[in-house]
Amino acid sequence: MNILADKLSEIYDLLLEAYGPQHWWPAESPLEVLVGAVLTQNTNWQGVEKAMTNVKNHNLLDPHKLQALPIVELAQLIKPAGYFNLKARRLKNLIDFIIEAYSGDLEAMERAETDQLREELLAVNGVGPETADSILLYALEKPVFVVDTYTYRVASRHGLIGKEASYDDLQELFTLHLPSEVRLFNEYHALLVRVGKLHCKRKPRCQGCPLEPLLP
DNA sequence: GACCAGGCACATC
DNA sequence: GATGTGCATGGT
Repeated sequence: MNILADKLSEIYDLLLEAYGPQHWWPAESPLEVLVGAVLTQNTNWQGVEKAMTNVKNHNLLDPHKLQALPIVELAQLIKPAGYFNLKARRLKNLIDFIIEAYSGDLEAMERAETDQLREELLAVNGVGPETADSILLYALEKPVFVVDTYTYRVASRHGLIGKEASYDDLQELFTLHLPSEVRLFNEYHALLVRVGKLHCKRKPRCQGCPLEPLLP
């Protein structure tokens, strides 16, 4: 038997029962997920949606159109997502990469070997572990567990990891003790974000949390 | 007006 | 290697 596997499974079941399927990622295409993954860095989703709407309304959700667009103009379009100058540059870096390495063909990226692709993504300036893993899981449907601040808070609150745990430590916790299924990883991360937003903040509000019965 | 939000790179010690 | 800081809008 495996204590951690049981615990993770129990957490998942409680969250799914409480909240139901989250239907992530809220996007219509892999490219939209990819763009959204950069836009959502340390930012609430509402701003990302506004920024995304601007990009779509200008009919720019296309790798080659985005690449041709001057960075200052891209920055203006994505303003509602915050850090717009920074994110415009990061988006440009990412778009340049997918065009140079995969001819802007996301289906070609899907066929790439996961570990190598992850390394390539991480080599893009502006793409860190969470952004890379979000792209791999939610855009390209690779079985990669996405870690974020909420994952950290929930896992830490429930004694699954120590305060000093790294991104890789946390990712390993889930990947080693859960079946490697895209569907499961997708839903689990989304549920962790949901419960994190509602309860597991810096000052946790554990009353009424679906995971309250499991608290140490 | 303070605090927060689905990070990341870079400077400095 | 650890720790601190800039990036910025918009909602609560």
